[in-house]
Amino acid sequence: MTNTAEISKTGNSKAVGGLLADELAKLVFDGSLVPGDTLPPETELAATHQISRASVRSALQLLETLGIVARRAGRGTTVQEFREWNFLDSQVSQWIADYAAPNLGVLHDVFEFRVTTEPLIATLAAKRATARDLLAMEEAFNVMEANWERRASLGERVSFSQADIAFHEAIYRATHNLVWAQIVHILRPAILLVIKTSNETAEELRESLERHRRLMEAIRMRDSDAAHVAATRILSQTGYDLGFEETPGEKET
Amino acid sequence: MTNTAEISKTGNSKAVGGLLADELAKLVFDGSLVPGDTLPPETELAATHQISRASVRSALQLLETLGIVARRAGRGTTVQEFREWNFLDSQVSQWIADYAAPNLGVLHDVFEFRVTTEPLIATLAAKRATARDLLAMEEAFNVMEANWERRASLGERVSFSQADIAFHEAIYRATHNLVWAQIVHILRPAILLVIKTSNETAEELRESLERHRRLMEAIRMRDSDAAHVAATRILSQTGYDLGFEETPGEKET
DNA sequence: GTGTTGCAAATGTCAGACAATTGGAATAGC
DNA sequence: GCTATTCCAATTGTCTGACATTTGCAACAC
Repeated sequence: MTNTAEISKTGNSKAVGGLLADELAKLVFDGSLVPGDTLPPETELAATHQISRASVRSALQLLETLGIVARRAGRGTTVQEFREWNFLDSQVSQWIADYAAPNLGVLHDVFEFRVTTEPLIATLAAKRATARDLLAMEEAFNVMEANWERRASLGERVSFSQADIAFHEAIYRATHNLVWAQIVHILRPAILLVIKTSNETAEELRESLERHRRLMEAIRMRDSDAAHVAATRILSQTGYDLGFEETPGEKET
Repeated sequence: MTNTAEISKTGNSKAVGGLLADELAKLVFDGSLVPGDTLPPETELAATHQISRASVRSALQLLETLGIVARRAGRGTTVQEFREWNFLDSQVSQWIADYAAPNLGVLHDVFEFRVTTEPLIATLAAKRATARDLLAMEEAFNVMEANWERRASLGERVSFSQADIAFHEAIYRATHNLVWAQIVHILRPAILLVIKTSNETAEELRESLERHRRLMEAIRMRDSDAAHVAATRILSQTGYDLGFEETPGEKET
């Protein structure tokens, strides 16, 4: 009894089934289980975890829906190949950030995705941003500004990063396109990982703040070209901080 | 090996639970159930469909994982707001294509997404495409070519469209970026809908074929700029066929 | 009028049994 | 000896029935 929820870090689903799903996901994402491996039978999982088989099946069905495992009657439950993982899902994205953090090329691929798309996102946003969108951007920017001065401790940089991603999220949403809105929502944990890593290694956040301000102003002024340039510069610096690009801001005017 | 289940494209999950999930999804996606509506209780669904409550719960859990419904003990199962739908999932994308076909701005938003991204995808592909990637593109192109001449019947255009999307899918995969590969996999049904609609209204498929050939050649020659131009022209024509753009191919050489 | 209690409805969990599927082992046929 | 068939154990899929927990609301006490 007194089985209080001392865990619940990712704390996703309801309760019993969700905890087991989290535990199994951790095993998969940290590499303890690799594609092709077979999980213990449902009856065994139920016995070892002191829960009913129905709850076990609930957890396994979640993992199956997300493409992480495959179940076949008579065969058992096996871990799927990486390409089958439906990792464009917020839950999966969260698990990756939590358990597979600086692993594989995920960090690189997400960053490359941003480099490719965000300048165009900014262009679209400049054409379509409503007053409400500008407000969301400004609020995020203000939080970034407020957390810049207290930049000494690393903990404060987390607040800065939280506001940072809220800023970028507002830009994605300003496109008023369902696909972009969904993508930023789904990739949020992964993007947050990118931003946090970048901001933790960055020597100076003031310049980052200034670049974000320029992007915000460009969108406000409906200057598509300026927005494109500003977004490109932000990503260029991020790439430098991450070690993906050589020159931080070669075309800095 | 790579060939998965050929049948039951829409019929997703195993059996009983999957059928009910499909049926409920249809009600939601065709508008019979709108966000905020409450579904019948599990016991009632079990009774009316002559299946066990366990199977009903299986179906409902799938819909819940996909963000389409929310379940709360004591309150029931309610349809979620549209923005909560995890429609960047192949199953949801399929349901949209099947049941919500020419509805909402989904068609427009997916097309806009392609217009924005595919030129850049083509640029990346031109830089990174391997021999295997080129092979996949060529095979798809050959099928398109084979189905062009027999363009009289509408049924043949379906084969053309199938090959069309396989062609674009190969380009996305040629970026060798996990995010892009996932996105094209997920959006496949929606993109297929866009392509089919476009190809059915297009007067002439021969020109479309020629534009695709140019894109393929540009990628083969690692000519990023030419690939960008070729992709832009394909999408421009598609937009015209869909009625989203005025001028089909003003810079047609 | 306000706060509390109790109840009905619905989902969450449990337990046990049987059905369906799968892969391999044992067996029969040649 | 080799192949084809049959049988069987393991595992997931489904069914049934029961109880636990949560929720919203109505009845009630003050």
